[in-house]
Parts: sequence; structure tokens; C-alpha cells
Amino acid sequence: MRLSRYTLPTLKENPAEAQIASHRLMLRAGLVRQVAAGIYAWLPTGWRVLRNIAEIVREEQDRVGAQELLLPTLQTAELWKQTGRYEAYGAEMLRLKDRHERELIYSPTNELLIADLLKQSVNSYRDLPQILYHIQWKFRDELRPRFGVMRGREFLMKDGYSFDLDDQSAVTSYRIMMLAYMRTFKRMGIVAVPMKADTGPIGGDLSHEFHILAPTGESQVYYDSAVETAQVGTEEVDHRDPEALERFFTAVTTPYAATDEKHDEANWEQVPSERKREGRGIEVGQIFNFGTLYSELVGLQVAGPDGVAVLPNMGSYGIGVSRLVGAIIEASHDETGIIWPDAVAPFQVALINLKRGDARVDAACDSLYARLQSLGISVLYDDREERPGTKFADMDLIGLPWQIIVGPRGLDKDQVELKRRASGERFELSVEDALNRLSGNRAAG
RNA sequence: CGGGAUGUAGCUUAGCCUGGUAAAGCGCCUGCUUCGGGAGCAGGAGAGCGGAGGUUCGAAUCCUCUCAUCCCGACCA
Repeated sequence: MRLSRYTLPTLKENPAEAQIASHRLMLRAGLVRQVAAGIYAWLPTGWRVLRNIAEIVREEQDRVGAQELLLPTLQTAELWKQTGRYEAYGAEMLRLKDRHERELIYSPTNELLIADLLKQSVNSYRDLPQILYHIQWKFRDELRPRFGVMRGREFLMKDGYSFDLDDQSAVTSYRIMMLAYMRTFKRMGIVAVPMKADTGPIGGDLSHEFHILAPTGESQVYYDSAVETAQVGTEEVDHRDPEALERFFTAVTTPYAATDEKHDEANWEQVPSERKREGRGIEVGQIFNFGTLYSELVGLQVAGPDGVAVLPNMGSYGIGVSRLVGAIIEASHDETGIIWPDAVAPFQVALINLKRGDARVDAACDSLYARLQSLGISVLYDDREERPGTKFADMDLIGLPWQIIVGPRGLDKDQVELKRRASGERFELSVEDALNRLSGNRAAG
């Protein structure tokens, strides 16, 4: 992408409405613009990040056998009324009417709809287990939206639902999702710690929240750093092997990890002090196993092996896709801007032409641009007629993992400069070496 | 929802107390000089002050209502 023809409205100054780092940086780096309280327009660069995150979520869900579908954002109020959830959900649910005065809701969550839908396709114990998910916009009319996309009213969420014949099978589904979540967050370059959580109004007895440590988190969290090391090796776990799953699950859930709601001072004291991690946590996902509550509400049942009707056990599994954009920035930025983990970066490489109009520099950049593209490396080419300082500042702000800086000074020595955004390391290399380095990095990462 | 605050150009703000017909920096446009970490000079475009009503000869400034946004708290499957 040529920056001269790309919509990237960066800001030099901090917008007044943004207080926390991620919100400021998302506005300054031209990722989003606010449309209303808690409602955002995603500009091209922000949308690229959002898509990258969604794609990682999708791949890891698919990998463990979850099936993607797409449920609508608008639903009739009928189902919610029949099951008593219409009143129970409260003012957070947006209610509206169509031209026929039919009552609709903008879906805040989909346990009811999906359970109701499955009545048509799941009739026998042979049809279970099933895990279905979608990545779709949700609306929750928050009392007080804040922190940019981290607590918006409209947000992109992956919500998944499992259906199992019995408790034991449901626990297996829960563990499979735990595995998928650990892999998902790891691929995004962040450390998300599973913590025992309250199940809240939804009920059930098994639930974990996944938290990223960041100063602006909304809750206080405590964990034993052994959780981090226990995540090593999740790549190799076979989700179809219940014993391997159990080992994995035990390893990641045994070390102490809790939000303030579940915090137990006595148990916390048992953790060696050098392994204690404590601070604010941003919740980026939550998983529940809540039994037969919703099956019962909507009348979802299957014939068991003995012909007797059974209410399937359900679980639900959420990942805040749009919240992750903010959360990753909270966890990965410095005073000059965002530092994108490679896996979610909107582009892999910033190609900086330091002297547009200089035939030699232009030619070198055009060639690099074409070759990076042919290597399948996404590149944002800063071909604007701006001064070097402006380009450096903008690119540091946007935070692409690599910068290739091409100017007359380097070309005199047949070199370009390769800069790693995260570490600030710079390498003066030939064009060939720079390309090799970048393609090698891509293969490795 | 309780408490606090703010709405003036694309952005950040000054002006408001003490009414006199909108100002600056950044950004944008033109030209020249520059060009390896947000350039300099010169010229230029751009807002009628969130909205409605009122007071007044005259309102961004005062009054009333209203809308919106932000912060703290409560809330947050």
C-alpha cells in the first residue's frame, strides 16, 4: 500500500476525549474514529488489525473442530420473552421496533438463539458433541462506555457454544476451548492468564476469565508466574486425546491465579514471592460451563442411548476481538507509539523513502516495494512528500514491526537500514540481506 | 444512575468573569529555500462559537431549556 494514496489520518496531538494510552494511540495512529459514545468507525489500518486478530481466533477455533457460522445482530424479542430473559437481561440490551411494531433486540449474546436453532438439527445423542461459534458485532448499552474500544457499546466478539451429552463430555469441550484460547492469545504475542471466575447470573460451576496484565485494567489480578511456563508445549497437545487435555488443563489451572473477586489471601501467601505477579488485568476472554440451564429454557433435548430424553450440557466461550486491539496496545507500546506484535500488525513492514524525487532513492524504493509484495510480505510504502522526521515519527506511531529506511546516504554504500520497532535495533544491510532477513523472519514467526 | 467537568476551524487551545461583532499553534493549499528524527520564510483557504429560545442597540461571552462528550463512583453475560 502506498501511503500517499491511503487513508491514514495520524494526529500529532492527543485528542481531548482520550485518556488512556490505547485510546489515544488508536486515535493518533488513525485506527479508529469515534462516532458516538462507545461506538467507533474502524479506519483501514484499524480494520486490518481487527481482521488479523479475528483470523487468528478463527484459525484456532477451526483447528480444534469448532464450526463457524454467522448469526444475525438483530433478533425478535419473542424468544427472549418466552424464556423470561427479556426482562432478566435489563437495560443493557438494546430493544427496538420495526415498521410493523414488532419488537426486536440487537443481540448482546446468543445462548438462546443458538440453542433454539440446534433444536432443528440435534435430535440424538449421536449428534453430540458440537461446538459452534461466530465472530459478530454485539451491542450492549453500557451505562458508561469508556477506554475507547475496550468498553464500547458496539463491539466485535467471538462467541462460541458447546453442546454435550453429559458433564464429563462438557468438561472435555471446556478444556478444548481452554486449549484453543491459550494458543490464540499466544499467537497474538500476549500473555493472557486464565483465572478462576464467578459464573455470574448465567449460572454454572466452571468458568475462567483470561486476563492481560496492563496498568489500565479494570480489575485487580493475582497470579503465580508458573502459569506462564505451564503454557509451554500447548502446540503439541492433541485436543482429541482426553488424557493429554486433562494434563494440559491441570498444568495451566493449578498455579494460583485469581481476580480480586476470587482472591484468597491464604492461598496467595503460599506462592513464592519471586513468582508472584500482581496488577491490573484486562479481561480479553471468558469461558463458561453452565450445564443444562439454556437447554431447559428453550426446550433443547436429545434422545439418549436408552431412548430417554436428555438435556444437553452447554458451555459458552467469548473472546473480545475488538477489545483485544486496545488491550494489545495497552500491553505493547512506548512513548512514541504502538508496537504491534508481528502476528496482528496491520502491515509487516514500513518502507520509508527518505527523499522522494531523488531518482536513485525512488528506484530503490519502488524495487523494494515490488519485491516485498512478491514475497508476500505486507508493506506500507511511505512515498509521501514529507520530511524524514515526519515519516519516522508517523511510522513509530503506527508501530509496524519492521522499517526499511532508504535514503541517499545509505545508497552511497549500497545499503538500506532495517529497524526493528520493538527493540529499536538498526541494521545497515544490502537490499538482498534486508529482504532475506524479512522473509526469514516471516517464515520463523 | 450519583458526583465532577467540557463543548469555539480537521486537531490542541485562548477569548467568557468585566457583552462591542472570533484569535493562535499544529494540520491543509501556493511559492521559494530546505531535506537522516514532527523545517524556515512569504502568501492563502478554513469556524460564527453543540442546538433552541430569551435579555440587550449589540451575545462565543449573561439567562433558560436541551443535546453531546469525557472523568470518578456504582454497574459490567
